[in-house]
Amino acid sequence: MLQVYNTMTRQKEIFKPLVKGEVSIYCCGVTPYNTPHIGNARPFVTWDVIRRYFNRQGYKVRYIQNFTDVDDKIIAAANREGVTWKDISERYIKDYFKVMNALNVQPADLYPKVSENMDDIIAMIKTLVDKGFAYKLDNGDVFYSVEKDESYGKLSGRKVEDMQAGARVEVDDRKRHPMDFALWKSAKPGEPAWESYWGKGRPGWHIECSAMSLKYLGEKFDFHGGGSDLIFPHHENEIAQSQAAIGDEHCFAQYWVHNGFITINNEKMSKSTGNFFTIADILKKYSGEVVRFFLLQTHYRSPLDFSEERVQEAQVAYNRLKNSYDNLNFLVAKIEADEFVKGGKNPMVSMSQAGGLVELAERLYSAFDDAMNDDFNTALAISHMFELSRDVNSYYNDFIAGKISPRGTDAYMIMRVSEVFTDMASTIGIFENIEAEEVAANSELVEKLINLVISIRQDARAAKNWTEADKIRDELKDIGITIEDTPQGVKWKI
RNA sequence: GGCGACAUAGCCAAGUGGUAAGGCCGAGGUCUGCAAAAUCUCUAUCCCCAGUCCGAUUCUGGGUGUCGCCUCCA
Repeated sequence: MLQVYNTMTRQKEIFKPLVKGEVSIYCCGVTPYNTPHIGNARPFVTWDVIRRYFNRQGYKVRYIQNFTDVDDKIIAAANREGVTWKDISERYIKDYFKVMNALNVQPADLYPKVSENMDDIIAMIKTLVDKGFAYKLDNGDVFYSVEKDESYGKLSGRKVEDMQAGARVEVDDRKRHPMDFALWKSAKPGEPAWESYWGKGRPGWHIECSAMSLKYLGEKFDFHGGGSDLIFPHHENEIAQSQAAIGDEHCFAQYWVHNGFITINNEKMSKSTGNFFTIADILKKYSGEVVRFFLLQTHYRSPLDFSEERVQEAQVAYNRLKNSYDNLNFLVAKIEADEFVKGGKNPMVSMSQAGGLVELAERLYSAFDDAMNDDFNTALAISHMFELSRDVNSYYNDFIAGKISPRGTDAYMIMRVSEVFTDMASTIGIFENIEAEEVAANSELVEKLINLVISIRQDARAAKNWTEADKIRDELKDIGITIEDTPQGVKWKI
C-alpha cells in the first residue's frame, strides 16, 4: 500500500487514485529564461521516479508539465539581448530538454505553454471576475481578492492577517488587500500582449498552472507538485483560483507533493543570488545517471547539499552497483550460451548458492517496494540494491574462480536475480543510457584494436615481462580503458 | 515579527517505543606477478534538559543550533 506525504494535511496518507488504475500528475515546470541548474533537476528527477514506480505498479500515468513561457524575467532577458521573448523561451526550453534527457528523465505526456493556452487562461480569469473573486483596476490589471476567499492559506498554513503583520512586500496600494495577486497584467509598451476583456495584457504568474492543469487533467486530479518554494504563494494561489472558479473546495489536486531544496554550503541554491551550479557544467564531468543517482540517494523531501565531493562519492557508489549489474549480465550471457541450460539438464550442481541468492533477491525486491511505498523512499530502496549487490558479487567471484557454475535450476535462479536487479535499477532510472553509450563507444573496430593490445600485453605477461605489461595497462588507463585480469581472462571497459 | 522543517558515526544518509539500513573515507585480512575490481572483519550510549512508559534515538514539553517560506525562485 502506497503512502504519500501530502503537504496539504502535513502527514502521510494512503494513496487512493481518483480513477482506479490511473494516476494524473501535474508538475510545475520551469520558466525558461535561463539554463537549468541542479536545483531545477530535483523535482523532475523525483517525479520521474514516481512515474516510473506507478507505471511499474501497473497504473496508467498521465503526466503534464508546463512551461511558463510568458513572464517578466523572459521579457527582461529578451530586452537585454535585443531578441524576442520567444527566442529566449525557445532557447531555454531546448536547454531544458537536453539536460533532462541526459538525466534520463522520461518526457511528459504533454508540455503546455502559457502562450498556447491564452484563451483558457482568459476564460478562467473572466469566471473569477464574474463570480466576484477578482476585480479589475482602471489600467486593466486584474487581481484576485483573497478576502473573498475564506479558506485562503490552507496549503501553506497561514492566515491572511499573519502575513500582513510582517510582510516585507512593497504594498501596491491599488490593491484592495496586500495579499491580492495579479491574474492579468495590462500591457506596457514593448511587452508581448494578448487581447482580453480587460484590454491588452498578459497573465500574472499562478493562473497559467490552474488553467492548464484543469484543462488537461480535469477538475480533479491526483497529484500536483514542484519545489517546496512553490507552496507559497504559487500553489496556494493556484488552489484559491481553481476552487473559486469551479466552486468546489474539493476539486483540483488531491495530493500535494513538494521536494526539498538543493543547497550549496547549506544555503539555498538560487539563480537570483548567483549561488548555483548549472546542470550542463556538472555533466561535463559526471554522467547524467550519476547526477541522478546522487539526487536519489537522499529522500526527496530532505534538503540536499550539493558539492563536487558529494557527486564524486555518488560516482563511486554508482560504480559499485554498475559493477554488479555488469557481473549479472556477464553471468546471464554465460548461461544463455550454455547448452546444459537450454536443455534444462544438469540438476546435479548444488543449488545452495544460487538458491540463497535468489531468496535474498526476492526478499530485497519486496523490501525495495516497501521502501518506495513509504513516500517514495529512494534512499532506503537503493540501500537494498547495495545489499543484493554484495551477494551478487560474491557469487560472481566464486564463478570466476571456477568454484561454481550456474547450470540447471541454478541458471534460472541467476536469471531471476538479474531480472530483479535490473528492475530495481530501471525503477530509479539507472543503467539505461549506459548501454547506448557503450554500443556507440564499442564499435567493432575499437573492440578489435583493444583486443589486439590486450593480446600483446598477455604475451608480455606470459613472458613475465611485467614492466611492459604494466606500461600497457597504465597507458590504456590514461586513454580511459580499464583492464582487469581475472582467472577467466582479461576484462576491459571504457 | 508570523509560519514551518530539521538536528543520527570522520563525512553523507535511512529508520524504529525494546540499544540503529546503506554509501563514502580509514585500518586489517583474502584474491592477484603487481594492480584493479570484488569480498571478509573493524569504527555510533542517535544535540541538551525534563516528563510519560517496564523501556525513548523514536512520544510530550522546554532549551540550543541550522535551514526554509512570508519577494522572483524547483
